[in-house]
Amino acid sequence: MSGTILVVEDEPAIQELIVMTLKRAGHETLRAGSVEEASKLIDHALPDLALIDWMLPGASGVELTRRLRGNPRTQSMPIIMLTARSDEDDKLLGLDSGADDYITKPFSPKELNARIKAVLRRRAPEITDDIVETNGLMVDPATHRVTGDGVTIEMGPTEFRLLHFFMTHRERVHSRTQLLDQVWGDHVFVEDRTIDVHIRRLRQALEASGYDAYIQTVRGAGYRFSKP
Amino acid sequence: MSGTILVVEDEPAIQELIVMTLKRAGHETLRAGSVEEASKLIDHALPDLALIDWMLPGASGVELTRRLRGNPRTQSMPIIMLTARSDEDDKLLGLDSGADDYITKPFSPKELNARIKAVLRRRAPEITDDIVETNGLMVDPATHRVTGDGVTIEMGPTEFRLLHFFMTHRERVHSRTQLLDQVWGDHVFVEDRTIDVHIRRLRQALEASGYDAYIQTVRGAGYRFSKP
DNA sequence: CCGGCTCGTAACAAATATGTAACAAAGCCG
DNA sequence: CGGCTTTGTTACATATTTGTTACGAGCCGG
Repeated sequence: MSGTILVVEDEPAIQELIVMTLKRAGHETLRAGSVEEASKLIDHALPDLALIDWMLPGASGVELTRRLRGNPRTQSMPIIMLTARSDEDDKLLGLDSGADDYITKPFSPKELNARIKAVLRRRAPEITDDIVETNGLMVDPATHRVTGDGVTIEMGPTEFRLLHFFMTHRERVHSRTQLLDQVWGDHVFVEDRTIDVHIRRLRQALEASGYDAYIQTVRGAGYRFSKP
Repeated sequence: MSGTILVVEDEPAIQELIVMTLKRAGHETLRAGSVEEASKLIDHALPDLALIDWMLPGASGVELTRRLRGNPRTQSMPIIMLTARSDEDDKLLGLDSGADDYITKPFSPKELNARIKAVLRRRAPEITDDIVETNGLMVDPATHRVTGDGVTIEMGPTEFRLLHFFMTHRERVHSRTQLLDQVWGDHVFVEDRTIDVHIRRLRQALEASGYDAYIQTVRGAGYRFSKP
């Protein structure tokens, strides 16, 4: 669970502290010390979330929030407001201005991370978890279960994802590279041959129920899921 | 307000439209193009509601409805009938066959959602929560008491809430993060691993009555409550 | 029939995830 | 104010998964 986070904070010490906290939690960071700087950064990169200090030199954080909300490109970017004041009015103003959440300084790294996690989670795209079925072979993402003619089939997480992908993309041949992108993720670096091993493990798991022949090798091209 | 809805519709375009509408409303879906397919799906999963087209290849929708009503497992499942005909006779027949409601095509997504909501709401009381029971394991929110085959089981408040959540959301896998949100609350900041400890404590409490195996670990995904 | 590839498999070591126990802080109650 | 329970955290033990590699079998064009 990582993402790029824009930190808009004019106080260097606090900015540093925040950035450190975020990095430790596995996030990438973009720093800005003012509204202008932030705007410029956003022209070239689109963060997954913005952490904006309430008090900023020049235009205030509220102003920046309004701007972000006004721009179609950044309209739906989650925003968390940082405020030193704790009176209710400010909080409400921050929320009204379009922020998704606010944190009152001083705050602990733990709290910061939790809020970020919560906000990102709220925006997380709904994963489709419809049950997929083919000839008695059933994959249910909601219960994380695979059954062959009603009998539970055990397999590791990777094999599960692999099978799910195959079953939602049947008949087509998928190259090893494609499978890596789709099942492992764009960013991960693993050998192509690793796929073969997982294919083997998946086949082995399906073997007991007799569904192993559904995963076919297409020499020189990749693998395909389809009725034998 | 979510639930799994079985869509039985042979016309692909209409099926797709319906599924889209349902998804947008936050429901999970199961698709079937015929009575046979629907029957097979129901053998392995129990939807919260069924949307059945009147005209289907092979056995008709009315026939499917009768079957569902005849099976104890699906006896009380709400059913909404989709019909292209608008004459009164058909409507009455549909209702007589055991459907809870009927919708005449063409229908708007809004209407579909409204009807579904209405039907589900009618059934809601049983979900809302009074005493929850599974195979002799009983959780009573009113008295805050858990019994296994009649014998009281002692546990801490957190374990109680955890168990209650599990029992009202069986079968599904819940990630540690989801559990934190649902059982602890959005705003609480605790480590993910804390869940494991409470799971352990809950299992330990249930152990004496032999219900500990109901809480299953799904490696890489989270925990699930279901019959062993 | 001979290389040259591609794929299937098994074995292995490292990385991860989960189970458990112990501990200290925070609550709770009489 | 003590005792007692509940909680969250951590460290360590186990268990499982994952990625790599090495080797051999099968396929194919020449």
